[in-house]
Amino acid sequence: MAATWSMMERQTAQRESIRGVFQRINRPLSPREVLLQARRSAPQLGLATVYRTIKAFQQAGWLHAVAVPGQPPRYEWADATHHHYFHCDACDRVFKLDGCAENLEALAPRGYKIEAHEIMLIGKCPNCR
Amino acid sequence: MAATWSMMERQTAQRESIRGVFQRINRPLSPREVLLQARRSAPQLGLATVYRTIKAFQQAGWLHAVAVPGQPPRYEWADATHHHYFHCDACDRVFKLDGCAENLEALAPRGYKIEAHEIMLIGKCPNCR
DNA sequence: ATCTCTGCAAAGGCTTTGCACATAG
DNA sequence: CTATGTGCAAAGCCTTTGCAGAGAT
Repeated sequence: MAATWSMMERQTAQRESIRGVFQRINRPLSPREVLLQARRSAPQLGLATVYRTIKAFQQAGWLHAVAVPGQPPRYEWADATHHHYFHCDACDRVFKLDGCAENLEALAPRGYKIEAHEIMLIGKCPNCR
Repeated sequence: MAATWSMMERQTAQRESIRGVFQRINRPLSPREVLLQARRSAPQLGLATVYRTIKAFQQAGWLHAVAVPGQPPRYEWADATHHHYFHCDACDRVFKLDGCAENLEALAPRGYKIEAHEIMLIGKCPNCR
């Protein structure tokens, strides 16, 4: 009963490998990062398959897209908990944060119907500060 | 003494036109939207010039990039006030919001140095709800 | 055996860049 | 007059798609 399950009828080594990468590395990844990591267990994996698999996982509700201004989107495994992100402007990595800000509804004027929200903090991560 | 003023030594009709579009239409615009609007006062304006001008304005600190997941970035004139955005998932437009959430520092664990933050609300705008 | 999935390569969008001409200063 | 800015077209990413062969069931 997940969203659009239609395009995921078979279990393959490539999909397992890609799923494993997302579950092992717990932060938003670019398609290229996914390819490099997943090739360690599926050496001749192609980039097109990574894109197709990301899209399928996304439509199944298993992956979540994270936008970074001026860059291709990253994707992360959609666990149950709601959270936000930190973008390090030095090393360019995106980290997942715990917790969620409150009172965001107050930001929208009357007439706007809020269905979701995203927060991105920007700065220096512990490695780069 | 603005940021990288280096690439903006001359005033031209194209730049004036592009600047006018951003200042007149007070929400984040895609390069294509900018081209279409700016051509009303600079008819044979080219897309490459729009991109070059956006980049130059951005480096001068006059434009701010707004990311939308899975889409090319939009740009808006950077006025003095800090604010956030609302993305209508029906008509796909991005609107500027007034006000700013508090307590966002609490989201980042120790060790992360926060320099800025962005908030995007998602839902239906008054026209689409 | 069948129908989905994959890899490769070609095609598509968006953005950048090279170059000769236009033009602000 | 000179160096910057512009338009056009070509080139560069990133992403998607067509197709024939591989592989799951």
